[in-house]
Amino acid sequence: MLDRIGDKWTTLIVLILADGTLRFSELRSHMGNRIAPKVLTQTLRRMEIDGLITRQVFAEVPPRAEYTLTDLGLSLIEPLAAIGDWAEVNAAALLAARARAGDSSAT
Amino acid sequence: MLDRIGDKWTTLIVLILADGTLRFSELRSHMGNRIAPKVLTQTLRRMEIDGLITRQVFAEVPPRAEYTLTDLGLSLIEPLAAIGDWAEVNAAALLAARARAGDSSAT
DNA sequence: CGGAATCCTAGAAGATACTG
DNA sequence: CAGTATCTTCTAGGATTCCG
Repeated sequence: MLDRIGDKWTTLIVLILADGTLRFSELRSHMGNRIAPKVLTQTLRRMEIDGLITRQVFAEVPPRAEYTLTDLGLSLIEPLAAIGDWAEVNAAALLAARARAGDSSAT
Repeated sequence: MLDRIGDKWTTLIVLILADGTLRFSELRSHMGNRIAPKVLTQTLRRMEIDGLITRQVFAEVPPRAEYTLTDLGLSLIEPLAAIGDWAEVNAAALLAARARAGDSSAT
């Protein structure tokens, strides 16, 4: 299952939806539109299958689709946020480590 | 950085090394030998570059190499374990969700 | 023992264009 | 608006073999 969490976007989507239900394009803009619609759809489908989110489609014009975290999805917020915090706190350390690794000329 | 955590083995390795320094083959057997040596090496190298582990090689015969978590690596244990727990606790729910998704014939 | 070298596959991710 | 379709690229991961 960790592989699911590990894919590039799932974690981000969970954290974004943590603030509440969003529609497809809202979700996408919250991600800076850096994700291709196909990839977003794909990711959302996987998350739906895994029971992390629910997808509610409205038969309207213009069409509307809303994505909401399930209880299972909600329960993921905490541990995921913990890692997010870790990454944030240690961002500098990581960059330093990588720089060091690429720089063998230690004086 | 989350992508690094997301790869298939890094999380597992951190949690295994949490119990203490291990050598290449020990590490591998702790993973049930389910990982190809190439992949293990590759993963360990990435982790080294990211400053999560240190690699100490002994110029002996037979050769020995020991892997130890750095402070940075140690700091990852908690949040990673949190996700591990989550996955364990919700394993059943996940399977159920997937089964449901593949089975539209709800009676 | 601890890797490195080689070859291969699956699938995630991205760009672009199109449709109900 | 919310996708789908198609094509392409990239690389993690895997199996096997060989070497110091």
